[in-house]
Amino acid sequence: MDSSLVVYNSLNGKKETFLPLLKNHVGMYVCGPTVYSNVHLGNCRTFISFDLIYRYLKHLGYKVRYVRNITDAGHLENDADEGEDRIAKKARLESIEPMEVVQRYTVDFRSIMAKFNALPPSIEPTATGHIVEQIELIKEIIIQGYAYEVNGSVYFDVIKFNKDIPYGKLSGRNIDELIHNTRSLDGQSDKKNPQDFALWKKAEPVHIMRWPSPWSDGFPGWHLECTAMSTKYLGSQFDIHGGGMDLKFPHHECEIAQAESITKKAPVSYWLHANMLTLNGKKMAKSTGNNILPEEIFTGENTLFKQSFSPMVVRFFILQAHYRSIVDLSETALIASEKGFYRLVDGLVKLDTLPVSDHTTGFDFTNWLNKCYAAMNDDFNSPLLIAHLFDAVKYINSVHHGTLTISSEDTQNLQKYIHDFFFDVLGLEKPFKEIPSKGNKQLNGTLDLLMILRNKARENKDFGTSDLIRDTLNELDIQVNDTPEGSTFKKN
RNA sequence: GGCAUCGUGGCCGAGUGGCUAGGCAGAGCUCUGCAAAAGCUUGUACAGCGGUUCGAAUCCGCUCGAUGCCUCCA
Repeated sequence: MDSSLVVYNSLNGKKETFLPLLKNHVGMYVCGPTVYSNVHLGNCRTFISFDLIYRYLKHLGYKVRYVRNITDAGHLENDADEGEDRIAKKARLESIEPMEVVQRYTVDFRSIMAKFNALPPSIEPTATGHIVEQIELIKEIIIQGYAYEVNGSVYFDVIKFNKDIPYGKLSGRNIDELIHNTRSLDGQSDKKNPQDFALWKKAEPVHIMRWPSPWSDGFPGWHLECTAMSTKYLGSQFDIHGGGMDLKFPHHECEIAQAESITKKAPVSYWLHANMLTLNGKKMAKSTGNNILPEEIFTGENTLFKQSFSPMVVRFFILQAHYRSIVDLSETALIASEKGFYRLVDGLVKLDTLPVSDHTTGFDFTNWLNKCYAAMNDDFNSPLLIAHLFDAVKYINSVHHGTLTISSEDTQNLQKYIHDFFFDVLGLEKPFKEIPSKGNKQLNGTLDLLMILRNKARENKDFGTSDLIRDTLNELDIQVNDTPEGSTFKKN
């Protein structure tokens, strides 16, 4: 199965058969978050997309080393405080130690990703933990002749690099266009050309985060950290590099230039980019108020939506769109996903209690399974896989309803693969704990008693009482359903 | 202005030359004390204009629109 996996490579805009450099092993690097504030929801979309990819590669049997960095050295901020590090700025505003900011938001990030049931990467390196590696890389690039020092800062010479190796392969830009179209907000720069980018920046006296280097006390350039950490843990050439679409240029373009300036070889086989997430049809931005934090969606404490949505519903919603499509978050879309998600989960639960027959009617398991794998093998088409899961749920419901039948063998097949796809590949979890649960004897007993009393009332045609019990439980998010076999309840 | 990714029904969202996407919402029926859930049936579509083709939602061109990047925000 695995040899038929096809991925869309941003490098050439084509779908290519996935062939890892080393058989059965995959090296994957994804640009992680900058931990200077709460994790951005769009960021979560990217990481959920690559969590899906990570999970599916593992499901296919690959041994995957998944590296996702934590950017804790901050980026230069292009506002009034030219040249100042984002994290240093935030720290000064709040009068605390920079690494305290880093710690707070790293914990926040990990906690949110855990709620989304994203698997932790194999290695989660920090930029500040790899200053030495970054300095060594700069030395190499200088030796190769593609970087120059000015006043304690070191810049990558894009024009010179482009004469030897084409620059702009990934983003489809060429240097001449860049030169003509770069907006001029210079004046303060030491750069030879506006296209050049910093490998090392000398720190101003007010700058808190600083490290010694051969050129000055300063801090590394943003693009360099990813090259340093991907090279260290995955080698100078590896299989997959991922990130958000917005990082294509300049960040990933610069990573390619840095690596190629040293090795003269393409560092990455497959560049994968997740598309943006919009909110109510517009870009998410704090300045316009069109912004929401993941936690605010989970708790319902926000002004945009009337109700709260669980992390699993949001994850499911995101996976219902292809990772390369723009996905638009809205209340109506989330409500639709929530209902669909519960339908899927109910089907999963029903699958364990289906009546078994001699033969299967109305369902071709092998055909269904092939379609599921075909969907995922076609550039991780999770929305199509989910559509196939809904087909299976429809079939399960028909068996439950008695219009179709399932054999014992197909019951086991379906149980295995639906579980594999739902839990392992899509990384979903059941949104509620079934009652009765072991730990709550009093609640179990009480609910059982209520069911007995309600059934008695119904037998006596005392529907006032039975409806009172049902309505009251419904208000407590305990749903009561009457079936031919008796009443059942579940907690949402 | 340049580069990139897109534009599918009431909403979300797959599909890339001929063959049902799927979910949510809507309509009718069955089941039900009534609901809920489920089953059966069912309508609405490919931004616009032109071209290629026996045939275009799908390929090509133009127009309009959206989103991202071009300024170290995933």
